[in-house]
Amino acid sequence: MTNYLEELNESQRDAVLYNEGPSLVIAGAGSGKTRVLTYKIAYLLEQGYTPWSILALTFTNKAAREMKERIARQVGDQARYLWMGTFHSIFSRILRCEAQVIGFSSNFTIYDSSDSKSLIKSIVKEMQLDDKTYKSGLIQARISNAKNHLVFPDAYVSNAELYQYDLNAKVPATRDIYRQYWERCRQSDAMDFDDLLLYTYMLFRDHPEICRKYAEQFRYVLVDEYQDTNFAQHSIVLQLTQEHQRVCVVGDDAQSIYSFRGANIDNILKFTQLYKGAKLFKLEQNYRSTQTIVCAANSLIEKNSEQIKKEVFSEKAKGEPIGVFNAYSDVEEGEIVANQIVKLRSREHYSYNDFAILYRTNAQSRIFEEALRKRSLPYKIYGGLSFYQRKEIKDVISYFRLAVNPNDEEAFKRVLNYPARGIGDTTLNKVIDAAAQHHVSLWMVLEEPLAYGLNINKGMHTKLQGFRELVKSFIVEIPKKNAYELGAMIVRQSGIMNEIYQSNDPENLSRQENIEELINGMHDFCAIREEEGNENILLTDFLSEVSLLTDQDNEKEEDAEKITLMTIHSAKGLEFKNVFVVGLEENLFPSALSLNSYKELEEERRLFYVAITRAEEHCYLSFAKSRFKYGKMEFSSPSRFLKDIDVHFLKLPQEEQMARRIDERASRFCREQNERASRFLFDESASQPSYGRSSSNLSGGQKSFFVGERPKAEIIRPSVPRNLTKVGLATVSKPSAAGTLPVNVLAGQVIEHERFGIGDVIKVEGTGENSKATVRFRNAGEKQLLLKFARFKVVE
DNA sequence: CCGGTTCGGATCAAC
DNA sequence: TCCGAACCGG
Repeated sequence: MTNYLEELNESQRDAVLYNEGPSLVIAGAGSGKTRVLTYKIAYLLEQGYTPWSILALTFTNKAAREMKERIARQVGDQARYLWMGTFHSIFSRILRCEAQVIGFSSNFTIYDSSDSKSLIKSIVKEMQLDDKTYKSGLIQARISNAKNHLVFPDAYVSNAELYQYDLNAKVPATRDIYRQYWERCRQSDAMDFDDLLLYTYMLFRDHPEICRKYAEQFRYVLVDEYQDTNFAQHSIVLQLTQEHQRVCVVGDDAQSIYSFRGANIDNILKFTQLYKGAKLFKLEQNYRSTQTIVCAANSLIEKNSEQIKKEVFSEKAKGEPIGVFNAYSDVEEGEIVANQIVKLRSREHYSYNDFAILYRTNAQSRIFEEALRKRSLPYKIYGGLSFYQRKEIKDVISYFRLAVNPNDEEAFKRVLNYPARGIGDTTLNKVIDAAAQHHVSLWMVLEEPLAYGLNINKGMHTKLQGFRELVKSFIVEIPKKNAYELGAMIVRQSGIMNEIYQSNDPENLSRQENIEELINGMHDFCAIREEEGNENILLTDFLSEVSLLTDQDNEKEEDAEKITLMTIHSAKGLEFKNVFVVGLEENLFPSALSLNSYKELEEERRLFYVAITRAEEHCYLSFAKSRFKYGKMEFSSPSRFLKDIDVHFLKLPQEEQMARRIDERASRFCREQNERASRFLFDESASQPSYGRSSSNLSGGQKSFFVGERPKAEIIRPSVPRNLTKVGLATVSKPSAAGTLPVNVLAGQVIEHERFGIGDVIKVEGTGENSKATVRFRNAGEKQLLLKFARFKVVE
């Protein structure tokens, strides 16, 4: 074991070295949680664990990727073989292997939430229910919540309590919709996000031999952000580890901010009861923030009732108090923040990268954009409409999906008449009816319209046949072409390319760019994998990867300095020297929707805690007295959370300060009264059915706030793995390493790789076509490169 | 069946 | 402000 243990403090070291049984690491904000996890994995590898016997689960792809890179720096290329990824991606991998056992094919589609929403919508329509009462978002939330609690359709139907709840909510048919939705997904060979968990659980539950197989393979299981696991995730971890008990979970109950998608804080609170003899480690030293920031955050989170006791402290400088800005309007709030950035930057020579503006909702970003643009300050926005949610991308991907799995109902509906080929709603509805009647997929009806009694005329038959042949012509190419080649072919032959390249109005232009970016991304996707020695990267492989990517997953390294704008949720796990938390107003933060239960309000407070603890040196809070909402000016009052922070750590505006001092005692009294009252009124969110923590995701699907043209600003979006080389749609050639001749490279040389950067060549094996180099990259760890594909140049 | 326009409704975070 | 469902004329 090496020197890196010396880089850890005592409690971190204890947590890394203890591997004899289950352990829970409570890691305060900025306390080196990732460091502990990476070192622990490195340590396990040194102790003789093989990489594929270690399972590490995270919440974002980004977290997994970063951790993998850090581990690779410690232990080299073997990091590549770790089972490290999000719950969803790891489980989808397992499910694709074992799909047959549970009645799916290994090419099953993953429905994103807009797919599920749309399916629910059509089911509601088919059942002739009123879609004003049965709102798709609401039903989706109910179903999702059930799945997160491992409630299968049968159990839902027979659960009196759930039925009563739905009855009270005037949606008694929810259980029928759930059942129907379940069947339709199966018919379509599709799983939604929640299914990836639910079916994994079911697989392990119903097939103990399979469960045992994985439990034995994963000799050690680690879970990051354990406070954000839901019951399903928690149960699967238990399935895998209850035999051998080699499990380590890491988290911070104070940073649990995802109960709206089923996260259950009890999982972490009760861990030590569930795993008898589990060791508890607490990481309490914050290495990120000034003492003032840490103390302010502590004083805030103290106001929450449920938490594991811990004392986070910092030994860094005391730092400046947290600045509070009081603006008259949302526009002025933007001005103030922008001015403060300019001021700070000139005073202390920060880079633009050192600034982040964090808000509760994406919609708030606009005002700040304008203020920053006015001063020519560079910025980047995370979030908004993700790349894969864009219409043109969803269209193209739907064709991909249909080729890989023609039973995919949502993909089918989406492209049956896009580009327009004269098959309208009337016909589609006939197909849907026939399919429902015979319990088959839409595609099966399309294959044998007569057998399923499809009542359409001759002309329509021909049109349907045309579509059928089109899709089939893609299907036959799947094994013959790689993902990139087939992707480019589909874009052209489906007619999408014609449609979009017809005119060059700005809207089409951006669509063209997006589609080209997708295709370029596919090119790189293939190239990278081929470089690493894999052959035949099929469309299937591409699809299974991209369906789980999100806005957070951009691989692109920023070269230019930019101010970061993002929601607090996306900021989790990040840190910045200077943080502005904006929009601290009642009904915005805390959100109006969180005010009906005590638990939700506490979650909002934890969210605020997360926001503040992102800051290393300076933290500012701001609010506006008026703000445009839905096109109307609305007045707002300062957030109650401002009063939760001990006034000693704040620098209030002058007049506020006076007022605050005077009535501090009075307000504390009021606050206590209010809290007592709200605890009483909303205790335990009594209206929820037994399994239900308040999930209240009434909206469900993603809404875009950023549609249309955005001036200049760079929107960070999920990478279709970024383009290294521009490959136009017109030039479809085999990416055989862009035709470069095998480069002669020798051990000891230094190379510069397009993606991995500078690295030392350690050894070269094989000859000609198959020669392979092992390279230790300075930033990307050790990699094996197949020279016939690798793109790099020799530096010295 | 198609494409354009109008109207009304939602209104949060995201794997 | 935004988006999508509903409506209507070709």
